[in-house]
Amino acid sequence: MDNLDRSILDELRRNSRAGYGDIGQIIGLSASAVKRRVDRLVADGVIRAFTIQVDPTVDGMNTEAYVELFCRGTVAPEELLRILSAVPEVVDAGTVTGSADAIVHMRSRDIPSLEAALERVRIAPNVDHTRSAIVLSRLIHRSND
Amino acid sequence: MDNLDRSILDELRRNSRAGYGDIGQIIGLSASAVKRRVDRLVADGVIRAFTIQVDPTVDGMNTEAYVELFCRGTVAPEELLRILSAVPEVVDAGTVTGSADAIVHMRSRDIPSLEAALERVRIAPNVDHTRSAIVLSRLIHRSND
DNA sequence: ACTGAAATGTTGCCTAA
DNA sequence: TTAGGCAACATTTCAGT
Repeated sequence: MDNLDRSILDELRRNSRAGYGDIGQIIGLSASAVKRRVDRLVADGVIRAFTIQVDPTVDGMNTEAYVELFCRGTVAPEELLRILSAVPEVVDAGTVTGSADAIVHMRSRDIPSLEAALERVRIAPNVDHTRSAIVLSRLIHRSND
Repeated sequence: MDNLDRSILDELRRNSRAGYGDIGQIIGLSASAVKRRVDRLVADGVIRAFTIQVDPTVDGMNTEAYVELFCRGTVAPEELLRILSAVPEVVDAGTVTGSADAIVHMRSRDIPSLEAALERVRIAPNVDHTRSAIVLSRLIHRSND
C-alpha cells in the first residue's frame, strides 16, 4: 500500500469503470502496471467489490430499519453471518457491545417486504427476538467510506 | 424501469466492471442493448456512480458505532440534520420510530476519536442523552454507508 | 440486432532497481 | 526478487447499417 495504490483507489472510487490506461495516465503508470496493482488490491481484499450506487428512490428501495438482534445463549459471529447473508435486504450488520448481540441495517422496497425480510431473520434458530426502529426520514447519507 | 433494467442493476451491483456482453448473456439481451440501457440508466440518474468498496481497515477507519439519540421535547428533523452535519464521523443517520429520536451510524479511526465525535453530538442543545453500541465485528457490508 | 473498426483488457517476456 | 514497460494477442466497446 503506497501512494500509487491510494491514487488508484481514489480513481476507482470516482469511477470504477475507468480504463487502466486512463488511470495510468493520471498517476503516471502504464496500463499493465495499473492492472497488476488493481488485481493485487482485489486479491489482498483491499478492494472488496466493484459496485454501483443506485438512486434509492428510483429503485424503490426507500424503506429502512435498524434492527437489534437478540440471540439465545452465545452465538458465533460466523453463524450470524450465515443467517444474515441469506437475506438480501440486509445492507449492513455487525456484532455490538451492549445488550443486543448484533445491529442490522436493512433496506427494502416497502413495509411488507421489510416485514418479510425481518421474518426470515427471526426464524433462524438461536435468534430469540428482534427490536426494530423504522427510519422515518433519512438525515445523512455520506455514501462511500 | 422494467425487470430487465432491474436485472442489469443487480448485475452491476455485484460487479460494476462486468462486460455488457456478460450481462446480456445472463439476462438474455445483446451487448449493445445492454449498453443502451446502462447509458440511459446513467443519464436518468438511476445509476448515481460506478464505485468500489474499500476495506475500511485499510483507510484506518475501523471503529464503528450505532448511536441512539434521545432529545428533550420535540426536535425538528432539520435541527438534527444541522447538528449531525457538523460531525464528519457521522456516516448515516435517520429519525426513527421507537423511543429514540434518531439512530446515527458513526465511523472513526479509533475509540478516542469516536468518543470525541460523540461528545460533539452530545453537547448540542436539546440532545438529552445517547446510547451507543460499538461494533465488535463487521458482518455484512453490502452498501455504501 | 449484426458487423467491423477502434479501444481496451490481458498476458508473457524483458529490464531495472 | 519485486515492479514496470512493451508488445502481441484476446476481448469488448461502439458506431453504422
